[in-house]
Amino acid sequence: MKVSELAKRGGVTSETVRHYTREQLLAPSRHPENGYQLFSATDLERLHFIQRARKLGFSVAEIRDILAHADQGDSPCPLVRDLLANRLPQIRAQIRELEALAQRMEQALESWQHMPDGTPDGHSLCRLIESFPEKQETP
Amino acid sequence: MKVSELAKRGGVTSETVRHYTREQLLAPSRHPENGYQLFSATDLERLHFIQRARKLGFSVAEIRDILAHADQGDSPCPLVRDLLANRLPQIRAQIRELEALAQRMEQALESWQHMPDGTPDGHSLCRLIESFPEKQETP
DNA sequence: GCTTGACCTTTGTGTTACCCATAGGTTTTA
DNA sequence: TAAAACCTATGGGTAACACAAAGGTCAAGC
Repeated sequence: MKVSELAKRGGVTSETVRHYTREQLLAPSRHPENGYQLFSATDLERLHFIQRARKLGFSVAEIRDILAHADQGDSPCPLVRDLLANRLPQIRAQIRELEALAQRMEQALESWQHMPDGTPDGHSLCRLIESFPEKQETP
Repeated sequence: MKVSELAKRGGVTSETVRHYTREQLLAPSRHPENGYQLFSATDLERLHFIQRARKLGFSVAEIRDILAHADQGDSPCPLVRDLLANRLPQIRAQIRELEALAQRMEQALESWQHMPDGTPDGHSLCRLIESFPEKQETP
């Protein structure tokens, strides 16, 4: 199948398929006459794999490594486990940051109802923002 | 004060200060003799404001707009409120995605303990990843 | 047979919020 | 006075694509 068909079946854009190909995650053959990229059913499975791995938080470069291991006949699972274990605390930290952020935003929207818009007086730009704590504890 | 002093007081790198200056969030004067950028106490307040706004999830471009409003004597608060209201649901969605991600990662790490690493058999690359649901509901 | 539209190719640029390297001028300090 | 520490401007890099341009290919209808 050609680029756009693989893309459609994989639920991504053609550009994404081309990107993965450029990044060596996919290695299509070429139609000998017109030079079109030809993808197999295995490539579709590979694309599905990539999608899942992306959703698990792996970078394209990491997935390239994983696939390279698998292509050489090595089990990539220990590699995957390490990457997963490294990434997890980062995700957790990111969630905590975003939750704090959302809380601050909600406080902002709520307190805005009790504050006049006003015009900047030289000391405040927007009290909505200025009234929030600047420093955050991240111990 | 010069770049590095403002940076130190604001808790950012000199590069970040230069970046904000390039992006017109700061407008230092120039030392007439050596061309060094000179920042005032107001610029430090401005930098603090920028930091808070960044933590609230505003982009540099948005902050530039907010500051431009304030510099013209307009209250930026209504603008800020709109930006905030637009961003909040996105943040919430991002949190949900990350939480789902973290859950999948934890499931992966746990179930890995019960699965052999194995070698890829042509049908599976890494069961750790392949055993996860591909599609996700986002209604 | 030919045009039209849909598809393919490669190449290069843009996005975000900075970081880093380079080359060269200036200021501070020992 | 010479080195260390700072400043300047410029240009390039990052991640994961999106998009546009210029041109080749292919299927369909007239």
